Amino acid sequence: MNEDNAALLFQTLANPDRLRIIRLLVSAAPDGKIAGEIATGIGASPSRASFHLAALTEAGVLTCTRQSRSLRYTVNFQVLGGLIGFFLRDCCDNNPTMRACC
Amino acid sequence: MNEDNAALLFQTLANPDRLRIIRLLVSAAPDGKIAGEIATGIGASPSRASFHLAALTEAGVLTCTRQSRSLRYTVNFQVLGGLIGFFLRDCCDNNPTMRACC
DNA sequence: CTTTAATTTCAAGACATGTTGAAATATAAT
DNA sequence: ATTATATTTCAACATGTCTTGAAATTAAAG
Repeated sequence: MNEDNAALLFQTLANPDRLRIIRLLVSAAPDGKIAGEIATGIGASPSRASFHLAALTEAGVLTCTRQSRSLRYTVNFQVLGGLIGFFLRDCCDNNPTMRACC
Repeated sequence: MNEDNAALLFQTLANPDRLRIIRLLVSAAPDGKIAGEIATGIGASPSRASFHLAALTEAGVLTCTRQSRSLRYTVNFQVLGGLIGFFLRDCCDNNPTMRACC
């Protein structure tokens, strides 16, 4: 993880739909959900959900596996944890005031 | 803090120059640094640094105070901590794998 | 009051991102 | 084979972001 990776990941998270997708998949971990359920769950059209799912998957935040006709998405905690860890340690130098947040 | 606030803050952090600004100001906390030092410190032109400093300040990540001819910027740990806390708790439901990152 | 210094603001251009709905693809069922 | 289901892909459009360099602003000094 470096500044460029982290910036790209932050960019990927910088959208309300995507944060809702993450919340939904976290609550459904470790099984995840299929695309249609996710679209319904966040109140977005299939194509809009697909766009955001693709961005999150491309960034490594989600993993996608086909299950018959459906595509099942799961969240990768390691990637998200890696980003937060980088930010707290490398950008914020383990500042105590920051660490009080978690 | 809600999804929209968090998305805007992530957007604000989604840039290598801005992450370097944060790192610089964290290492200079609590005094902070003046704009010219920051521009030099991250290797950006004054106007480019000013653009990013304005974005971070607008988002509440930095505070700016005039000091004679210079503008001094300091980092607001509470805002950054609020974002990380929201993400860990509200988006990631305090997932243990996530919390292992910090 | 003129000049110097520190910084921001502005306009222009290039590029990236998100939304929409229609069409295409992939898989399964009849 | 044909049809239905799940999902993605595409094109078009609108909007937002970043960079650059020149001009404007603010404050201090001579």
